[in-house]
Amino acid sequence: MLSEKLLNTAIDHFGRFGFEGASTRAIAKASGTAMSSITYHFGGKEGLYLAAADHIAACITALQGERVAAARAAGRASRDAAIQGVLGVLDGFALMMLSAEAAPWARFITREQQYPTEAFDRLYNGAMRTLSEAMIELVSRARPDLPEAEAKATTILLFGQALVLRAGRASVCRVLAVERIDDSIAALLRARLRANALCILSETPQ
Amino acid sequence: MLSEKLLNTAIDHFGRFGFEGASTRAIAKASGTAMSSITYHFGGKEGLYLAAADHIAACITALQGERVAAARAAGRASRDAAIQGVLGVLDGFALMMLSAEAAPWARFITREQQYPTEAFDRLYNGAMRTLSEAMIELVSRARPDLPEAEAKATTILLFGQALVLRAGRASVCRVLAVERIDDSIAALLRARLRANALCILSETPQ
DNA sequence: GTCTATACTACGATAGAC
DNA sequence: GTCTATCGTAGTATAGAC
Repeated sequence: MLSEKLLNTAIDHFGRFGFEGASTRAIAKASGTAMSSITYHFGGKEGLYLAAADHIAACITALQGERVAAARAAGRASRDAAIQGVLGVLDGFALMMLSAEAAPWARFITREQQYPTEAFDRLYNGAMRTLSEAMIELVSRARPDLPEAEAKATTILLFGQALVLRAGRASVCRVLAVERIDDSIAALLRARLRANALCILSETPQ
Repeated sequence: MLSEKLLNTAIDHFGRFGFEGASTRAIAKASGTAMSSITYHFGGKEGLYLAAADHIAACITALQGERVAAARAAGRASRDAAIQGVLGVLDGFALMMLSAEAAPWARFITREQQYPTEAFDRLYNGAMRTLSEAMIELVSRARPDLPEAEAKATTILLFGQALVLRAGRASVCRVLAVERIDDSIAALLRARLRANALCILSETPQ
């Protein structure tokens, strides 16, 4: 599929160089086609950019959607189920942050987080919204003592622990004194994240 | 100071548009000078980029250095002092992530985290290294039950909770349903971060 | 030190062949 | 649907005036 190839190359280039820095010529060449194919398929550079955002949202939903929906439903049973649900969703998110497949998506999204454009709306509504809403519900059930705003803040901070694994990747590698995060280091980080989250969620109000 | 003005404009433009996307013409114009001043002062676009990284590192050190050194020294006294030290350093870091002043630095650094260049070495050695080393020492004292690798992982995850406040800013605003993070929301987030960190650090091994 | 002028390359968009 | 050719614009670098 030519347009699929163009989309994946576009995500990579936009993530690397930003919207202005990326070149449609280079994207087309790396996809093995001519620049005017982009005009034909997507209407231009901006159309390609927005289509790339939609594609990322679809990929994330395909990867996380089922797990999140299941955890959300199961979490309604009990506080303990909610805690397990948070741990499961968070671990799925951490796995995505650790995977090489998701690296280009993360670079694209990270840029949009700084200066959101229409592409961020598509990312948020297409993928992030269900993820965050499920997490907020689960956290609220796990910590019924927290007011809504505090539960939302806790959700954000929990995601932050997973986010750093991608958004701060170079620093993570420096701190751990490794070239790349292999399976054993990933397991260690995930276990720590799980322990931290469990500790935060199971804290009982005094 | 003309070269100072150029540096600050450069940090902003490189952070917004990336190295390739930023234009030396635009940077010069926004600084009220001609493009060839960049050649004169910094040798070219790349020299300006590296100088911008050095400038950011110096600014961060000026902002955090004293507090971090004090916390590190005080933390050697007792486990409790170490815990308080971590909370203090983390709060200082969170404040930086929340401040508008540091936003351009964060955008610049976030880009470097994804594809580190020589500029990342300068950022890490110039500012991040002392910060992370101090935190690892403090966390190790606060949680003497943790092996070194686990203490490092915990440090990373603790920083992640503060990092998300900048690196995931657009999502944070969406989740909290606000346009911008005002003082009261910032206070809430910092308090939650403090509570989470305290809970993680004061956990006693079973 | 800071400017203008210029050389050269690469950009996105578009028209038109096939 | 995919290509080549071309247009106007904007990029960096550099030389030389002041």
